Amino acid sequence: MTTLKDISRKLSISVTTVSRALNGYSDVNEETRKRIHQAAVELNYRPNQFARKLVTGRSGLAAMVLPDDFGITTREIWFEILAGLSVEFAKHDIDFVLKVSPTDQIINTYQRLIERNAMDGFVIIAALPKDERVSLLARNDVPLVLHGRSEQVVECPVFDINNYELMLQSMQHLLEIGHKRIAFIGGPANHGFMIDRTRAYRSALASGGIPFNPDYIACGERMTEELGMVNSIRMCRSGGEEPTAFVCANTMIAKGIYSAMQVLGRNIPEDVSVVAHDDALPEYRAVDFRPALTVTRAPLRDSSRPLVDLLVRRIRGEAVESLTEIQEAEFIVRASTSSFKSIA
Amino acid sequence: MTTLKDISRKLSISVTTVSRALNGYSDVNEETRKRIHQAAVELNYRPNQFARKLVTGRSGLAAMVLPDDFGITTREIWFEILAGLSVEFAKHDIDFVLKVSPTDQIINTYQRLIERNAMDGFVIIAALPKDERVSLLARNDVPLVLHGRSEQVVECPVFDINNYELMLQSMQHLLEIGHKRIAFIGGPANHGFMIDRTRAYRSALASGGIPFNPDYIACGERMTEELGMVNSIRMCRSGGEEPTAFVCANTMIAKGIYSAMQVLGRNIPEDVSVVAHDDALPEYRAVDFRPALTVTRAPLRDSSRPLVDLLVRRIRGEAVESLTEIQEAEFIVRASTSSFKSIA
DNA sequence: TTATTAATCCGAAACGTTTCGGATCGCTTT
DNA sequence: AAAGCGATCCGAAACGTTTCGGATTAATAA
Repeated sequence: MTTLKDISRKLSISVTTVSRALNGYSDVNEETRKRIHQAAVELNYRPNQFARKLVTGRSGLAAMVLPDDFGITTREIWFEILAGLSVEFAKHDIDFVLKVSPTDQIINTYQRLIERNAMDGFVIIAALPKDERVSLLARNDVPLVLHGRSEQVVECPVFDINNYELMLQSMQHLLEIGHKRIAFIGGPANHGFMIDRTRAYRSALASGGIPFNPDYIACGERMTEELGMVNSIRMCRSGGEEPTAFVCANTMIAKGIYSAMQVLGRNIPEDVSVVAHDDALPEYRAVDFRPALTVTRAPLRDSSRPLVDLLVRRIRGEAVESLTEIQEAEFIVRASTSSFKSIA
Repeated sequence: MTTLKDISRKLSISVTTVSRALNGYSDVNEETRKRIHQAAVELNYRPNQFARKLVTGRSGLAAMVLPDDFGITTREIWFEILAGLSVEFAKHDIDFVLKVSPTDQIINTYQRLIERNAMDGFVIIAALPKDERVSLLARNDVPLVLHGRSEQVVECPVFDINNYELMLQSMQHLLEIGHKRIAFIGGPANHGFMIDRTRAYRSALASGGIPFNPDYIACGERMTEELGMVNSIRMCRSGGEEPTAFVCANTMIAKGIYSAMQVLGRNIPEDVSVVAHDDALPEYRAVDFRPALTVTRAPLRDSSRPLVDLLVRRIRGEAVESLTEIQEAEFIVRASTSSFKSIA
């Protein structure tokens, strides 16, 4: 392994100057900088992260800790997120460490990691409005980035999609084509994205002059096919007036509804319209649904880059005020929604 | 952050002795060791991994790099493996870093990681008989552990299940209950586990006096439901004699066969028997199949511990000869296999 | 008695990097 | 001629740990 000292010896230049040259300081002559750079590539020099960490306090390590029961979502989705983060961090020469912890030990795990002081930063997916992890990290002044807005007044970078707006778009579309009995099947009610979407759902109903019917809204801890299936069946069987349209928090729920409607002998979109939010997971391609699924689309993969960028900038010490990024979803009408008049 | 020096100062004992006490050296008095340990917990001491790395060369980091197209298997399974490794490494105070790399860049990624010299070791899942990753790491004397045996003569620890034996068990069971036309649907033919199982398949046929029929064996790059579905349908439709039993390399393939048989109007186990190897993934519980699936069972989760243990021992410098562990699968007969006479 | 040994302890160097606080030198200003 | 300045460079200390090579003491063996 070649060190600064090797370059220093080879060029008869002090270690200090070599270090400063490689780190882009201004007090080294342009010509010697060139020589140093060249020697560095010749000798295949790689800075020793650990020596560096010892003096700078940076480790080149970022982590995510996730519950061993997978929280709100599935293995596939976690994997999608992990993979995205791993490649994005790599672009910044940061190694991504994965910690899986028993759900009731999550906070302990964070505590230990903080004490060991080995991570430059953390990413937290699906932050809760009041999130103990967030306050713990913030209290210890550890850089973190959030996916999903948090109500807490902690200074930390945030990436999110515009949940309010995308829900509004879905609703407006359904209202425009004449639907009045619109159901919403979504995830855990305490999560920020559900709060926003529910708010949009109600506000859209209100602006359409339609009273809110609590039977038409269903929340579940896990946003799976099963959730879509059981809730849509329940709603259609409840004896009262059946919904003529469903808005789903993701495409897996929509898949469940498709199965349910088939079982019940309903046709999409003739009998019921379905629209979902689409994270663009390879396994659940909305275009491959039969009929193809109308969605608001915001690929999960697209969130990795902003998340990592934001965290890196926070680690570098940029002011946090500028570090909020909200992405708009794309609204794509396909065959799963049609005018309500067709069954009227 | 408390350091050795803090403990040293507090107890008026040299840093050297504190370090040696904490690291279990024999030349420190039992009583002072006690005092030091106590002070360490009082001050909440955590050794600085980076300082340690600097002098020992160990980093407390282990990595796995995987292809962004997920190779032979699915996201869920990769996640299952990752999660298992993460918790096992944590028990040894090792952080687990995940690298996702474009498939054609895998070797480069390893190369860079080796040069940076930041990882204590690597785990490689589904090693190929001739595996470039393995030879690269071995050549550079980087510790690694293999899941799946490799033909290469590299000195490295290996964990594997006894693929030959488990295939033999499945086959013997089917032969005993009278099956003669037994098909095998498996994974990529170049992988060690497929080579072993194919060998066992043929040897079982031979010992039953049944000629090998190449139409009854199917290999696919990805061991998914789809693979089971299309191949079982193909085999049943080929015009010749249909297989009366299927052996599957995993439960997903079996799931595909179940669907196929339903489509074709065949009943399990009356018309065809199905047996599979079961990695015990939560999503594909063999007991929940209808009818419940006969399997050779070896939970994937159970492989994390031996893998990590082996790697840790290799990192610590143990002789490699002792570091091979072969696990036997458990054979569990359920309702998906029945005597062939029932359709005779 | 003296020499050996075992049990404990410790000083100092080393790992590879960054950074503080100058040092040197040639030029420009006064 | 003295002072000041900008452009370059560098020595040495520091980060927290491990480890080599003793040092000290007391007990044991000769």
